[in-house]
Amino acid sequence: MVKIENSKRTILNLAESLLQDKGFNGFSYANIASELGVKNAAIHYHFPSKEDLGVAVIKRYRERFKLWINNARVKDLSPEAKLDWFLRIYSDMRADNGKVCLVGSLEAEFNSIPQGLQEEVQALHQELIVWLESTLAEGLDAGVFDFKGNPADKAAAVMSTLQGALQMARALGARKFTTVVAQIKMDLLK
Amino acid sequence: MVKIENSKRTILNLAESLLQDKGFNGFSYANIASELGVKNAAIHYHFPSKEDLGVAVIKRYRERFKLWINNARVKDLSPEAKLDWFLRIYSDMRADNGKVCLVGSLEAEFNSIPQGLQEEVQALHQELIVWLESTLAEGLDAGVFDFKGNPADKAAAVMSTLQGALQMARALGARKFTTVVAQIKMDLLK
DNA sequence: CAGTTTACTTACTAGTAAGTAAGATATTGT
DNA sequence: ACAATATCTTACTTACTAGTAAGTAAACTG
Repeated sequence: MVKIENSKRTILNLAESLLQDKGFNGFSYANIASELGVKNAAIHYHFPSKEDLGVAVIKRYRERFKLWINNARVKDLSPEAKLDWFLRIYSDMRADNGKVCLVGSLEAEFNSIPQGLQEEVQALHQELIVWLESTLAEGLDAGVFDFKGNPADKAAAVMSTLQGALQMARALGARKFTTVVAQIKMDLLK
Repeated sequence: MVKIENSKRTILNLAESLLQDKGFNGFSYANIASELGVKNAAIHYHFPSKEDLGVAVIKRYRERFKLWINNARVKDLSPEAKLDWFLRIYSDMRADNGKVCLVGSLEAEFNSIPQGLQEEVQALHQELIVWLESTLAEGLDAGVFDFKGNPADKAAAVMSTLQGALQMARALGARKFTTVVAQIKMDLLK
C-alpha cells in the first residue's frame, strides 16, 4: 500500500474538477480512480455512493465560502473590492480550462441528479446570493453602486449572468466572458 | 405495424424535451422508446447515433428560430415588443415544467457531448445573440432602450442572464426567475 | 507485540448504455 | 400483382455504470 497524502481530499478535488468540467452525469468513478492510479473500489471506500461524493463536494465548497466571507481579508473590503473578489472567482474558473460554476453545472442537470445533491445545490446557491445581496446593499448605501430594482433581485440577476456567461464562453470563447463581466461592473458602478 | 403519425417528428419533440429536462447525458434511447411505445432499435432506425439525434434537434431549432425572426409577426414588431417576444420564449420554458434552454443545457455539459453537437450549439448561440444584438441596437437608435456599453456586449449579458436564471429557478423557485426577467427589462428600458 | 483500524485490491454482480444485424410487416410506386 | 422501400421488432453485442463482498497489507494503538 503506497499511501498518497490524503486520498479523500484528492478525490474531492478531482470530483469537483470533473463536476465543473463534464457535469455529474458526465464522469464516473473510473475517471477518478484511473487519474488517481487506484481501483474503482478505492473510491467507493471513501464515498460509498456517487450521491455521497457529490454532496461532499458541495458541502466542502459551502464551508469554504463561509470561511472566506467571514475572514477579515474579505469582510473588511470595500463593497467594490468585495464585488471584484466575487467576480474574480468566476474569472478564475473560466481561466481554469473553461470550467463552469458548480451551481450552474448541477442546476442544468438538476432533474437527473440525486435528491440529496439537489438540496445541497439549493443551499449553496442561496448562500451565494444572500452574500451578494448584502454586498450590493452595502455598496448602494455607501453610494458607490447605482442600479435599478432592489438588491435581492439585482443579486439574483448578477449571479445568473455570471453562471450563464461561463457556459456561453465554452461555445463562443473566453473573450465573450470578459466582456460580460465588464458589462456587469459597468451596470453596477455609479 | 401501427403507424403513428410522423414518428421522426415525435422523436425530435421528445428528445428536445428530454434535453431541456435532464441534459444530454441524462437521457437514453430507452426513455424515448418507452414513452413512444416502441423498441430502442426503432429510434436508432431514425437517428443512428445519439449525436445524430442531438444534432437534428438543434438544427431544427435553428431553422425554427430563423423562420420566426424573418416572419412579419416578429420582424415588424417594435424593439420593445421584440424584446418581450424573446423574453416570453424563456418564460414559457420556465412554465413548461421548469425546462432550461437548449443552449444552457448543452453548454453546461459541453465537454462531455459529441463534437458535432458542440458545433451546432455554438452556431445556435451565435445566431440568438446576433438577433438580440440587432434588436438592442434598433431600440437604442429609436430611443426606447437605454443601457451602458455596446449592443453586442449587452446582448451577450442579457442572454447569459436568461440562461442562468432558468437554471437558478430550478433550485430557488419560479419566483426568482420572474424577478430576474423584470430586472432585465428595467435595466434596458429608458 | 497483539489486536484493531485504515486503505486499499481482487473479483464479482446486476443493470444500463449505445449500437447492430437480420427478419417481419406494411405501404407505396410501377 | 409485384418489387421496392419504409418502419418497425427480435435478438444480440460490447462496453460501461454504480455498487458490493471478501481478502490483504500496512499503520496505528493499547
